[in-house]
Amino acid sequence: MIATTALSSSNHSRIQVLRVVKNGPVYIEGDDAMHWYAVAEGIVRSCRFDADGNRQVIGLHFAGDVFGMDAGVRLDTAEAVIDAKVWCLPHEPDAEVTAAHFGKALWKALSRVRDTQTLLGRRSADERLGAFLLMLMRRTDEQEGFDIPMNRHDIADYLGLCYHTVSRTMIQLCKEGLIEMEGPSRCRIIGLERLQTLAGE
Amino acid sequence: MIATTALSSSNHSRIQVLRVVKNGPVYIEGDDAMHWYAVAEGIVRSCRFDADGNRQVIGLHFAGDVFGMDAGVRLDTAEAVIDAKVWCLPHEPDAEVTAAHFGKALWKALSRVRDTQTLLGRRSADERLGAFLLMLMRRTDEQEGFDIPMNRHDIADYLGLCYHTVSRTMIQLCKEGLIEMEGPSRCRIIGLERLQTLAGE
DNA sequence: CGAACAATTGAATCCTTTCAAAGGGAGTGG
DNA sequence: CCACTCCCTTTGAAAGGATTCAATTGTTCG
Repeated sequence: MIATTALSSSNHSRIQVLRVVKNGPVYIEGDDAMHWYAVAEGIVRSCRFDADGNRQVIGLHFAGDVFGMDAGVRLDTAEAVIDAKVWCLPHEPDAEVTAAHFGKALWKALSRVRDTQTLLGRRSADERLGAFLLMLMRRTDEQEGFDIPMNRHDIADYLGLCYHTVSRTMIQLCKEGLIEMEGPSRCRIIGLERLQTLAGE
Repeated sequence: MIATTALSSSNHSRIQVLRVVKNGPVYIEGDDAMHWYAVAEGIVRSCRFDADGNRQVIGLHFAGDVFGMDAGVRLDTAEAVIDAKVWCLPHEPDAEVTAAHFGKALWKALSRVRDTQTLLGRRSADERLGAFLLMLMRRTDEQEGFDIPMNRHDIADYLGLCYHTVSRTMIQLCKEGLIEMEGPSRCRIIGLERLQTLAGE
């Protein structure tokens, strides 16, 4: 169950490539923040654990996304949702060159986090799930349906729900003709406009 | 009810000072993003409105906080929670110098937004309110209690609750001896440790 | 096949929201 | 100074929705 992570250096100076198996850690809360990261392939989640051991997924990072922009100590844990390849970006916390280099990445990350927040504020389960599925569809830009590359538990922890509710709501969306499922992880959006309305777009 | 905003230039080049009365707008969703802002005095909220007209406060900005880091078009609306003074920071979206200058501000904003997110993910009303009060206490760093500088409605929209629940939960925290209230807006934390436990710290 | 994990389903409980109404304080005008 | 209004807060009761607990079904993989 522990992930094996293979490290290999690329031809770019100081940029390393890290391969992380499904559910394996990229870094762990409390670690020294040696690098920032960018997703090359796969999906990475950032999460925190509260006193009761409940996990909260505070971010999902897809190919192209930069994550782990901590200074000093890691405030969250990053794990691969599916097998992933990430770039390790060296950074000197106070160097202006770093800020210049990553300013845009920071800005993008900020935008994404704010969108995530919109998912969580006084919204019902179907609204959250609708917005989530739309986001997934767009991130994977497949036309003929798309895979949901994580289990119900992951989705629940991301949307602030319990996984039973995710399951029930998913089925409800099917019954209402908004989506179609082929197995638990293959999804196709039927009623795009209605789903967008539901998600508040 | 419309805010009057007085503009005056400071002795710093290109930095302007904006005064905004309580509930007055700093900028509005859809505006061109001409500046970034920093709070000099007072409190500013960033919010979005969904199709039903429900407001969601996605951020509270206190003295020293930078906000409004949009590029292009405003994706949210910023309003003064109480009378506020803000600095208008010019920025050129793609200039590296800007990124270097504001990289740290972006990073701080990112940290704050992630903390806000932690408030919202599958947490009960008392946990959210507990964390909120602790945050307020720290931001105002008064020892002998502190003012809650916004009404129940603002708090509710920030915590993703309805204002009735905020009211009820506040009273419940009093009954449990975690806090003391003098009127609706003056608060003192009695059981700091228990409140921290409740808030998941 | 058995084991472990993931997803679904059912029933009961708990919490928050919703709807409705009553207090309470600040400010205005007579 | 009092009556009145407005807004914010509190309170009550009912309804709705998500969670919790418990159990079943389905899948994957040794």
